[in-house]
Amino acid sequence: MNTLAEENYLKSIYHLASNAEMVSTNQLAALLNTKASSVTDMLKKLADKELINYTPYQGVSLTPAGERIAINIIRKHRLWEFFLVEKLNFKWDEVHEMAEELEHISSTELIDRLDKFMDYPKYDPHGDPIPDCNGKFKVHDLKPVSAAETDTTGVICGVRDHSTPFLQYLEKLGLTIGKKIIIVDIIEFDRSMVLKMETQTVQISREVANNLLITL
Amino acid sequence: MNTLAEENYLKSIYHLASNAEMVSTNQLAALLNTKASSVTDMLKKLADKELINYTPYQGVSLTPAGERIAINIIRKHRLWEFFLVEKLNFKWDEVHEMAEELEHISSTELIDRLDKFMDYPKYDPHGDPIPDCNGKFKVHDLKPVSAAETDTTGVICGVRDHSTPFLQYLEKLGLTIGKKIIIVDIIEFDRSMVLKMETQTVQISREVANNLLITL
DNA sequence: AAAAAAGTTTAGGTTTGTCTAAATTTTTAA
DNA sequence: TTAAAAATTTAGACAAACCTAAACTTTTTT
Repeated sequence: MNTLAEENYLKSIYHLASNAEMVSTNQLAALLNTKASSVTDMLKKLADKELINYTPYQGVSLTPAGERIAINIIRKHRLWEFFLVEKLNFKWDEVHEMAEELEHISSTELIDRLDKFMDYPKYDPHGDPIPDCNGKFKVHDLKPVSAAETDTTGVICGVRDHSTPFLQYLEKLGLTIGKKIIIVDIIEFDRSMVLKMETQTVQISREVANNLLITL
Repeated sequence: MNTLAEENYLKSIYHLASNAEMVSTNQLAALLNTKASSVTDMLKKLADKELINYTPYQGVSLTPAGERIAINIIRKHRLWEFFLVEKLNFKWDEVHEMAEELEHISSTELIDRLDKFMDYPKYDPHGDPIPDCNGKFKVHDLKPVSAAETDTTGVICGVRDHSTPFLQYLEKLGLTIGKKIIIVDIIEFDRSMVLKMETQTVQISREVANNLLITL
């Protein structure tokens, strides 16, 4: 088995790799709230275990074995988040910290039964896909609201920013997962956007529109 | 907050203290699968934090602060065990290891909501009492089957041995929590006991009778 | 009440994961 | 294309939690 620290590194590498192919030492240090030198130490250890491909000064990527572990941790994280929201009635902005701990509970049997208990959910409370017990999942084709034109209709299916303040703000506006919106206006001046929903109309900044994801 | 190791020491001291007032270094070393010298190190640390009363060579006891922490860990352990059995359909002999990990999840809010979700259970799957959110619980007055006389009627309410083989054996005999039994015979020769249940009659050794707890 | 045995602590090390400071490599810019 | 800046690695330390071996207390036995 792997240590808690190792699991967190693998998970972080996986997340960072979704943007750029290669992940740098400093990126990891920033995400993990640690120093570059500590990251280097751990990268050597993970490379020894053949969980990452590491060339000094050139960055890292996950090996298939490393990716399997990373996806499994993400599966656990998202299933626990789903549990916390759907069964224990937490709000979507309250669950991240708890899931960061719960994702390291080791039993595979436990997580598979939890999955079944909740009837195999496909997406977590933030719209992120939940890998199945074989690590398979499909990312649905999302784009930021900011990329849509006037009169476009879409359904909110995810967020780019997972921070508590952002999630609370969206909650307050009623912009939650599954809501249908129509872009009724884009303000030239600051490119803020006016969205029409079932029962109300709200205006959001470019910044918010960039971090709110919809399917068309 | 306390480390995982500290929590496990406090929990172990609590459990051992239920038999003898004072807990010895060697008892702890045995229960925690570690060496006496390691125990001594940790005892100094816990004494510094004022979680235990420690006099070198004389053993330890918990301070009120230490007991509070220990009871909270036990509360979490037993609530998670209840969850695993009642919601995820694990058997009573399968849940200990998982609960050993889950008991260290830190959120109080999480455990209180889990408690509510399960409707505030009073006893875990092995019949042990679950402390409430204030750390209060009542031990019901149990005695081993071996202490009962012929023709006594009782209800199985707990076990003294929590090991997997013992629990599996009881399960196989149908001797599970809540079952009503009548002691119909005690064999002179080896003091084994014949128990009559709803639909069957079983015979158990003195050893088993010693570890099976009933209320009268 | 000594001597032996059992239990406990101290001294000195190890591993994991972190750190700071210095050295090295790569990238950027003049 | 070389000098400066940025990124990364190495060297040497540290805290937590464990270890072995040796020393010290307490208890038991004779």
